[in-house]
Amino acid sequence: MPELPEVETIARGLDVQVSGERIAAIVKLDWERMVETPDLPTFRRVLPGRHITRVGRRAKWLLCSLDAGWTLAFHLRMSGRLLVMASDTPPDTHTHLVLSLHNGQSLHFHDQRKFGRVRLLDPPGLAALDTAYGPEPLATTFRADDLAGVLAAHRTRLKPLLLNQRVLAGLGNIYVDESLWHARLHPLQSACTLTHDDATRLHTAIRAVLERAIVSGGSTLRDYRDGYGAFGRNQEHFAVYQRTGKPCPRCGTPIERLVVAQRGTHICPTCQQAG
DNA sequence: CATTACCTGCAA
DNA sequence: TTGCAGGTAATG
Repeated sequence: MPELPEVETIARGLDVQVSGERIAAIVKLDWERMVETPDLPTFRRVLPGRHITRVGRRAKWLLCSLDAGWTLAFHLRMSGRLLVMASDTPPDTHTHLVLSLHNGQSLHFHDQRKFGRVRLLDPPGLAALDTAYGPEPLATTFRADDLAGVLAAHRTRLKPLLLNQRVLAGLGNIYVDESLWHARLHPLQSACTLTHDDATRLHTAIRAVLERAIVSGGSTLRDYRDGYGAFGRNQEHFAVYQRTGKPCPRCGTPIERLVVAQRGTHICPTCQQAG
């Protein structure tokens, strides 16, 4: 589910709600496979008593910085949610990890499909996570020339390339489709065949699409909620995603659905010609 | 590059 | 009942 804008929205909300608070206890952990690292005894021993200093994001990872150099990292995969609840709120069946805080609230990790993962990282672990991902598309240091360089270096088709987190961090199925429509590029076009003008348009499109999605609180198709439990509103801005058969907002041609890299893919066949 | 696996629930 | 879903890692 959550792509960059959704994780960013959750991180901002959690930063307001839990920064400066202290973890009291692990109140519930009923799906131990979600703890990827470290081993479970260490995970259970280290967390209680830790201060949360800030909440941020890298790629699609939500990062809770703790004291003593630790970082609690969550990946929400398809259906994960992170919610701040009053501590007397009983966790439901899909809530697999609950951390109680000393302020009377709790952090609930809710995940219907159980694909989500948690890591407790030391500084080298955090550094390794960071280097595993490509540049942040919204960083001011990420320029159109940088994207042009990435595209020129790959013969892959555009869509799978943009979904590759090692190439560019944070895009998923929704925002790749939306960005390609805005840039008028076809998902099957080979990346290295783009002109510099194509790359510039794609750079602009990716950033505009992501920024608007953050302003709109992310996109809720079904599962996504922010850290307060609120729905996103960005789905109202979709041009192509899940709009098969509906008119292209630019030219009126019915949106088509195809499958690219095993993912449902939405295009306007008039605006997005395979170049 | 494609397929499978990980899970659950919902709509067709 | 089947297929599909916002993600990703592990296989041929």
